[in-house]
Amino acid sequence: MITMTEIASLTGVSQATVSRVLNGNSSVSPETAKKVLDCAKEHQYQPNFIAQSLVGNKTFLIGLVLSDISNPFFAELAKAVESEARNKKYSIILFNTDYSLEREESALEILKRYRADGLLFSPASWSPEVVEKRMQYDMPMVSVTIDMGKIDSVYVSHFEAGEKIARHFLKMGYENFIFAGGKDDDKEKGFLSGLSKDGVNLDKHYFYIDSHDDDEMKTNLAERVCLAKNVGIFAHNDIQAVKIAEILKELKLEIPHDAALAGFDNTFLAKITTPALTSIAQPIEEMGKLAVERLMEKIDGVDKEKCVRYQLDTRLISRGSTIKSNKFID
Amino acid sequence: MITMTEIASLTGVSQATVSRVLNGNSSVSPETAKKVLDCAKEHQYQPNFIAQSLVGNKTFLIGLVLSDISNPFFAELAKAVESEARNKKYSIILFNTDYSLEREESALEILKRYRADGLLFSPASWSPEVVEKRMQYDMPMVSVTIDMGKIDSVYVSHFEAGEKIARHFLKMGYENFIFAGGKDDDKEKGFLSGLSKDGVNLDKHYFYIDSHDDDEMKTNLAERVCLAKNVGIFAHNDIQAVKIAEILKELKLEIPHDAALAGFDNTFLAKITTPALTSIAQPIEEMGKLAVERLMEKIDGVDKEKCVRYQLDTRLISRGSTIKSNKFID
DNA sequence: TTGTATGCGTTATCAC
DNA sequence: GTGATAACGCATACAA
Repeated sequence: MITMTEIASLTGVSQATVSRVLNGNSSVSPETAKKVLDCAKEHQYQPNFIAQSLVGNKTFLIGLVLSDISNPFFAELAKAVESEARNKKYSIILFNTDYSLEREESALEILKRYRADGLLFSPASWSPEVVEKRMQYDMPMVSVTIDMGKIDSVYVSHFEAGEKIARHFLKMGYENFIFAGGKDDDKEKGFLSGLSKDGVNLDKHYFYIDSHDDDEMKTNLAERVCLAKNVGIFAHNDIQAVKIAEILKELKLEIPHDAALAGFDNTFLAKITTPALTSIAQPIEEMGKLAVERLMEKIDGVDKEKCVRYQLDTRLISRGSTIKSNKFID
Repeated sequence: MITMTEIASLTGVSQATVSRVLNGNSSVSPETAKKVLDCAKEHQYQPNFIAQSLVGNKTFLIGLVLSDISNPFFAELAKAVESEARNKKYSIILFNTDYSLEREESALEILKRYRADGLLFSPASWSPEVVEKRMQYDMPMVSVTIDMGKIDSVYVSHFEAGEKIARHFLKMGYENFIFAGGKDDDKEKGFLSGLSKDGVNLDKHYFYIDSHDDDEMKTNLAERVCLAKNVGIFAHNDIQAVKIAEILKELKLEIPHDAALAGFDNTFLAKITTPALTSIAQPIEEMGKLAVERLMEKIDGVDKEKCVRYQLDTRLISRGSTIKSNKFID
């Protein structure tokens, strides 16, 4: 890997001149320019970003810290982010946290060491303490998928999504309800709110299943779905929904006849299952693009003090998994 | 972000001493050590990897250049690679090429500029010219998923996979065959070889569909499947297979009755479709891990001149999409 | 237009 | 045990 200094000695000019030629900002005589350019091309000169970063205090690196890249939702998000970042001449350092706060923090530390210009992340936690901690983290950052309140965020309302599913279930005539997910999920809160508004007696007709334990999930599902008929199950994401669909199949329970099922994210998974899965669509590409754009702004110091929060719209995509009569299946 | 020099002036020692304390290799007096350590902790000192890279000629960055992160196969591969790299103290710069050679080369150029220590990639092309070009690219690298011959590779035999599907189709009694994929795919060659071995008249009973054009694919499928009965379709990956399944559904053709369908990769997609999809499983995690390990070796100069090629085993996972009698569905 | 000199934050090689 | 000092590859202010 040839350096400017080497090109300088090869062409008999100073390193400063080489720098000027290669960056093309300052003025140089056509002859020396040509000489230098030729030499650079001949030896396939590649600027050293590391050295440039050191002097320029800018790495053109942004961290992308995601909960689970193997989840198609995040994979598609990563794709959108990579594409948009590339357009803006930034490169991406990728971290997968497996929803672990510890791994998230380790990733942030590493990014700090690399002096990344910014951070895009799907937070593992958004408790007040964590938000406070992240705000101490001195780096432009944008939360994707979750509203972190005092931190710039691009997200959809999970609460609203929960309400939408609740309304849909009620409209379809379901009378018992299950939410399968984590405990601090706004989707559950919205789901409950939606059910309550309609006067559903939650104590009797609602059941929460912690989705972290597969065995427990199976037991609970078997019990609940067999016990109460006319059940609508809301899973916190499509992957979870697909898992539940498998369990129901094992239990010889039919969707939507024995239990309706709805997911979240509207990944392509939702389209390919049988019956197709009702889900809440997030505008993934738009989220990725907006998040990168806002991050670039922050990096460039635009409205640096402001905390910009974009809440994007979700759409209920109803499919066969919640619609009993075949004629309504899209 | 505090620097060593700043800590030095704060504690009244030289920057060199701060470096010694923080790296803990050379000997320093306990008192100065404590002084420096306290100061570093108080100001949350974070070593500057960029500066370290510049002097050390090592970035601990490796490029991960993938064809399509939104494909669950690559997403899972990325997950495995990230995890393994993290264990080894390396971080990952991610690029998505969308199967474009141009984008691949642009990614490689950028990685060169960042002075990445190594490269892991799923090649967009493995023609002799491209292989030759990559060999000029002066950076430790390992090809994943594809055998690049003169370049270190971790892969499965696509040829063999094609043969396996052919044998499976023949065993199941199919008599007409379609391959849907790209033109330079060893899977097709293996598929043809497998069919030929059994004496299938390829001119009459084999048809190739270019999977790049969705419309053309639909037309061809409609024509071929309706024309010839007892058809076995082999798609170059699960995503493609799922697309074909959708098309067949639109055409009111039933799987496997009107046409059998097999995919490749055995991603979780294969399990969740109805009927479940017969596919060829690649050991994704092992591939990712092995690739990282070999790359680390190359970076460390172990068998640097050697070209190590790991061919891993595939497994045929037969499911309902190719098995007509229900009792055989797993 | 061009060259010299300095600094970015480290590590490492010297001396003392 | 500790402090100068020189690199690493580059950008840039200052001179010439």
